[in-house]
Amino acid sequence: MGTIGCYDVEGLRKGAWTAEEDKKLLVYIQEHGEGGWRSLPDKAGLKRCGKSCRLRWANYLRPGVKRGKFSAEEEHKIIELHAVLGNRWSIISRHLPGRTDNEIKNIWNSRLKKRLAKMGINPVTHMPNNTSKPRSKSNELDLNQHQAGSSLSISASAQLLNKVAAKLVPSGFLDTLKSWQYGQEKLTEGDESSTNTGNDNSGIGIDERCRIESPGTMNMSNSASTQSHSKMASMSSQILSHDPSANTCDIKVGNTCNPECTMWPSGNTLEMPRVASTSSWVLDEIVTKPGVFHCSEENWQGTSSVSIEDYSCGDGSIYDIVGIGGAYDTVSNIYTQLPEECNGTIIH
DNA sequence: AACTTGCACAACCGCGCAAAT
DNA sequence: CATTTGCGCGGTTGTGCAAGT
Repeated sequence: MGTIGCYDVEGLRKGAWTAEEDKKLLVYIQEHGEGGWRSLPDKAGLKRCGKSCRLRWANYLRPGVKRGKFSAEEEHKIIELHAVLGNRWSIISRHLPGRTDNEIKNIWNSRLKKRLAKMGINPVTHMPNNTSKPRSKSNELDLNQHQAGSSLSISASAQLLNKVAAKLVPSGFLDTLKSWQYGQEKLTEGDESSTNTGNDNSGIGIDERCRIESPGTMNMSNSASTQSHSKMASMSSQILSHDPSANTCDIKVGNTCNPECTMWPSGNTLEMPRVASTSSWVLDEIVTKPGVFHCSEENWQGTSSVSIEDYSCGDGSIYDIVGIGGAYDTVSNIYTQLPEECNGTIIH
């Protein structure tokens, strides 16, 4: 499967690319466009495997690839995004125009990770090292083990999470969430705000901001777990609009339902009432079916617990959940309730 | 000057997913 | 429905260079 052994084929070059090879690849792609990587080397007259060509193009030759030193702002952004997304470099790179996932991964491993460690911050959890508190209340998995992706279920979950995260965290929207995070940090430094209405987001660090709002949602049997996986895989949400000045956004939750499915009315709009609570159950209460809900400053800030949590399923497998406020759990619940014919397609 | 160490960068590699067959 | 193929992702390794000893 895949392209195992791609680099081992006799006669194919490995290692650093020459200027001549770069030119051949560039000229070919300019003429024929990207794609067809497997056959590209032959057509372009390159003695490389297609995979190597794709990598060279994506990380080096592609127009718009920004080269050179990362700015302090970019580095800060990487740290912020890593705290939310973990080692999901491709998603992180979408928030740094011109930077490739490979480049970001490199700078993280070679510089930022060590910098955090020197500052006494665990680069995996983004928590101070002297804090023995686990990252989440249901996190029973050793984080380093998790990082290494040592079990199949975790690897699979990471894949799933990527998909979910990519859809739940569209480019640009993280800025809002990040702003909120900064706000929360400021809050803890003495800048009390009335918008923080009694929730427990008062600590510094991801752990305090990231809570599992309705763990019961994922308390499931083996078969339910499997079902949930597939449902989660098919779920999505979409930011319809985002007004940074007003700090509001409209989120569409749902999929392109089977035309025969009447449970998915189009154009269904639900106005989120102003609520003080942070919990996803609020969304659960309000959003009983897929649709669009409007998040304004108070309720969105109150619910934007951006988190990457490890959920332990009934079957012992552990998978990740990205929670943006209650949106994730809400979406998940919606999918759980949907008839089978409504699953499996993605809105766009 | 020679050697070691650390850093930055580029590329390799294996795996899993989804579309195609 | 099973298998194959193409691709993208993330972890790891290799290499060159600069700074330190």
